[in-house]
Amino acid sequence: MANLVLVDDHVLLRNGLVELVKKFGNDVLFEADNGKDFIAQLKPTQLPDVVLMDINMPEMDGYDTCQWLKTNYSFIKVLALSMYDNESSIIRMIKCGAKGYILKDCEPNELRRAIDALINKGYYYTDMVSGKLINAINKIEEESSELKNLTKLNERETDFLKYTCTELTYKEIADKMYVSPRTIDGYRDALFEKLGVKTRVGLVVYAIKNGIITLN
Amino acid sequence: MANLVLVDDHVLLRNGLVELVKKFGNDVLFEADNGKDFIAQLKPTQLPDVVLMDINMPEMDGYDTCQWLKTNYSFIKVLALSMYDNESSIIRMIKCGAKGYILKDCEPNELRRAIDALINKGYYYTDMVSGKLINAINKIEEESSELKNLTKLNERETDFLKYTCTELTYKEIADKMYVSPRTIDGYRDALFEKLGVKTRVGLVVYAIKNGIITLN
DNA sequence: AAGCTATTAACGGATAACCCCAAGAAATAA
DNA sequence: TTATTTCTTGGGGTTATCCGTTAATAGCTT
Repeated sequence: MANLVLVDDHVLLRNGLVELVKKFGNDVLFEADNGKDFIAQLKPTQLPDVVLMDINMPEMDGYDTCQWLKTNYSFIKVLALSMYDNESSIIRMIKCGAKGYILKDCEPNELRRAIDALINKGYYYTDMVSGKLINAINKIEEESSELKNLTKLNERETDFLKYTCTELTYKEIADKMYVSPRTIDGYRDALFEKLGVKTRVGLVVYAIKNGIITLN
Repeated sequence: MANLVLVDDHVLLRNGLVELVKKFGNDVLFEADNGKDFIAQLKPTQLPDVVLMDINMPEMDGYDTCQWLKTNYSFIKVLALSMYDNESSIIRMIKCGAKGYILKDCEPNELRRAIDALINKGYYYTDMVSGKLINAINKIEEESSELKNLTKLNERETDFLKYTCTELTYKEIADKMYVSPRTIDGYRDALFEKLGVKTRVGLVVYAIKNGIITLN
């Protein structure tokens, strides 16, 4: 039916998906561990119709890879595969050009439907995704804090966010990052604003949901 | 080679695993979404050799299901499948009778080796697992806070832990739980002790790693 | 050069989080 | 019954977090 590529660092799941989509009648051109690996393996002479793409991956994540595809091979359709259905991930992935977004704990039949839809209609949006989109639009209307939400965090902020998920105090984090505690106040407040949270706990939950930190 | 059962609420992964283990030459008797579903489907006339069991599941988790198997069908071997390699999960699962513990992002070959080992040797412990065990033993020697770590949290504590992962203050949590803020202090300190953490952030990270809260 | 923006940094204060000590009540074990 | 553990609540105090306001420095734009 269709030529697929699977990009996911989660090998067991990826392997399982391969078997599954083959059973649906698709061909799998190759598999990749992450975005970099994917780009390295991609041959311009044999391009896939659809790429099943994980979001949180090491080296190069789903957002960047999707963006790269949008720029270089805009006709290749990306089906985003995510653990979570949080609004900002969905919006961001769609902005990066994904044509569909499904959860990793969905039913196999939904995966099948999604792939079929991408091939035939060019997109696959569930009610869940549409709902989040409508939600986000409303937010944009009234103040657009959600746009900042999509802003990629800079390196200092990402570093800070990682420390935030530890039991270090902000003062200790300041020492580790070689800046004043006041600066840390600034990083924190900037992230509160960007991510739409109000407390350190909010930052931690955001960081985990969005794969900023690896839970190991 | 062996008769298997897969228990995991993560349908896509589970389906993939089914294909994979079949390719290894095993038979899959049935699949289940969680512990309750598993027990309901289990037929005493046709018991599996090995059960591939997820840990964090709704309704009835891997710990309880493994414990139940240990009590009722101690000859059935459990291979624990987990997202994380945190010490307390490994120890607790082994105390519940699991004969092996592998990560969900391992290579398919390791899954194969693990199943083979369970059938032939009766167990499969990687260096990672052994390492954590040795680590834990040392801790037990010197004060045994790790034992309390394995203590199952009571309902109030679990409820509290869920609220802890929100942006509510402790005072607000007290209101929601209809207890005094002092009681909340008590819950918090008890969990600090049991889980071996020192701050609210520590609680949040623990809760997420151990599937106390669902990240959705 | 004047203006803009990002980064780092500071003061002061309000609230929340953390922690020690203690004690009554209720459930459980001896 | 008595003893022990568990759950609940309190007083009082230290540290950490959160927040409004302000500003120096450096790089970039017009």
